Amino acid sequence: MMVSTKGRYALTVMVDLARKGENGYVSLSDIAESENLSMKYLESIIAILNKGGMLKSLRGKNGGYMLARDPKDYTINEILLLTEGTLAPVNCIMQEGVQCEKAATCSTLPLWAGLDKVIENYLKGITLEDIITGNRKKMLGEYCESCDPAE
Amino acid sequence: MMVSTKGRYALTVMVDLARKGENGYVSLSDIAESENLSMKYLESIIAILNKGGMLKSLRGKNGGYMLARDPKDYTINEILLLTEGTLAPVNCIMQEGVQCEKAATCSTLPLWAGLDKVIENYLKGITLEDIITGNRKKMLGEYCESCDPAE
DNA sequence: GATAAATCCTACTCTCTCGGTAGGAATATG
DNA sequence: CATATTCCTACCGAGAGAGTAGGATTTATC
Repeated sequence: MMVSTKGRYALTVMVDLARKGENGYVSLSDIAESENLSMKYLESIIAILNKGGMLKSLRGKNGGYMLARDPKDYTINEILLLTEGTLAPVNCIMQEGVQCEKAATCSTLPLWAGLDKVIENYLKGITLEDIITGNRKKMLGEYCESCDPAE
Repeated sequence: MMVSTKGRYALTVMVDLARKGENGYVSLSDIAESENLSMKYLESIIAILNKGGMLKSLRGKNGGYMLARDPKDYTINEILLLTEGTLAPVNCIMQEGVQCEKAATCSTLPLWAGLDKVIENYLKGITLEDIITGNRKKMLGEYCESCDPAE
């Protein structure tokens, strides 16, 4: 498993905010309750999103969080990358310019690099808006049983 | 990270066997030495491959392992699936018919399902032979800088 | 038949990350 | 001032990942 609860919950929070966000700030307790998740744990996750510039926050009474941009301007890739740190399928993928010492002669590296690219490409192609509108065709592609194959 | 050292080493072993396998059985110590990996750890990994029917083995002096089939008849997907157990990017993907209780109303599930399919599809499309022949075009696709884009 | 070289099998250990919890300080509203 | 909220730091238990250890069993060769 590549994506932990941290990344999954972060995405859930973003989706929740996108849905409720029109009416101003949404409190953490509100999100935790409607998604039925631990408020304390969500707190640590939302802090990452907030520091990463994904949200606007307001302290004090009636405070809370809201999206900093329009849902269509968030890719799933950037949300998960921020919370997970990396989405690389293996740790031998070059990270921040540092690569495995055996890279030059490793015959399996192109496979991992290719897999990494396939994942990144997919996640960059989907936005928060796609999720809240339930764009199954874009997410599931040819595997979508309820989508019209003719289109 | 989705693929642990277990899966990576397993693949390395398979590649090594594919390269040396023409001359009969290859011993574990031989593989461990040429790949510079712990023999004891490899032992536990190769046991999985062997029990999974991927290899033929011969005990005793001059014994060892060899591939059970032709390299082109192994997909990377099956090798990794056997050693890793699952390649699902999140644990909310249905496994063996058991799915998350919130599945029916979960708006992010199609995303995870789509990601899972993209990964599976990629890994099913690559064979052991592609790795030993260094088929960069197939592995890296459009991201292959040394491949001729015109082809 | 003894010996050496191999696979096979079971159990153990150490470390790190995941998934949370706890408690309180700062800040805004009414 | 009371209350509701975000913000910050520290802590903790369980389980998985990454190996280690030791020996039992099997087979080829001398």
